[in-house]
Amino acid sequence: MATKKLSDRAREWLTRLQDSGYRLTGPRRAIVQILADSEHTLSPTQVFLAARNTDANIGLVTVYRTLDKLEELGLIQRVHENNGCHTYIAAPIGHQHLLICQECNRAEYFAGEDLGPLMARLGTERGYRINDHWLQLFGTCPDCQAKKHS
Amino acid sequence: MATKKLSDRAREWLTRLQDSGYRLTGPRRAIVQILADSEHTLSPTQVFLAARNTDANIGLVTVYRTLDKLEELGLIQRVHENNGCHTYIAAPIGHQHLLICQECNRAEYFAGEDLGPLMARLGTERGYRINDHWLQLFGTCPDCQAKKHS
DNA sequence: CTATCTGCAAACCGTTTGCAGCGTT
DNA sequence: AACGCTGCAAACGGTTTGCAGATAG
Repeated sequence: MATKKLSDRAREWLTRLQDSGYRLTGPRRAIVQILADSEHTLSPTQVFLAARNTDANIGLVTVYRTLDKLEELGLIQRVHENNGCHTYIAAPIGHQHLLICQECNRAEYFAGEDLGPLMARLGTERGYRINDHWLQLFGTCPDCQAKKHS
Repeated sequence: MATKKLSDRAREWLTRLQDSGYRLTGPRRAIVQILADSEHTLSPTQVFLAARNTDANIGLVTVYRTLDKLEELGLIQRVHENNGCHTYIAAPIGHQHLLICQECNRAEYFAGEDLGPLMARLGTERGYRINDHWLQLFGTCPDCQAKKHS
């Protein structure tokens, strides 16, 4: 197994896993490293394929199980794609929204507009108690715009 | 087959189907009526079960194929659920956002806050060209709040 | 040493496709 | 009468579960 230097975020996630009573294993290290350092949203299969580069006989099932744990600990976040499938990306610090490139799936967080007033208004107007909201912007990132003009 | 009075919206959808070169059949009438008159988001299976009440031997496959056509014509809209599945609801007039009850799946549209300034700001700050956005609010509708106190 | 974790295989569930017969136009 | 539509059955792809062996703690 290739021993590669871990990023700070990856190390932090591993600590969190361990502190939560989970064991640190080769496959988990590989999966954590991939997701902690990715700027792109990744599907379970993409994580699996990337992990195979580190650990040639990792199983897809292990990827699913590890994703569940990381999501449960709030370290990664599910991203919903237009086609109904979903992918994952490192969770933001605090409440932020996603800006996603439709060409390459690069994803960045941005500090949300304050949706408080909107939620308060709707709450009173329609009598809803609002628990959560979900804002995603879709576009083309600078790199992919450049690529299109080549 | 139970002959039931069609709502205005259902009738309009059927006309749109016919004008687009599709045939009007029993199963399609049933499916259109269910979706056109529903205040809740419905999964393909829910539509299927509801349609069976009208037409005892409708097939799930027909539901999928009809949903595709209605979506293609812009009459219904896909709604993404937290668990990765998706449901459908009548499409809004113009651009609006969804307010969804997490208890009963009732869904209402509301006129969106103007997200133009936010999109413009992000476009310049990060160099993205923004094509689309997606805002959904989740909460508890008045009826379900009342039910919880019983 | 023990309980957790792993990978494989098989089950599972929502969705799609192939096909022969039916029904709208 | 012709072609689109239907329902069935079977294929399909992503995800989950059962299990025996491997391994972290």
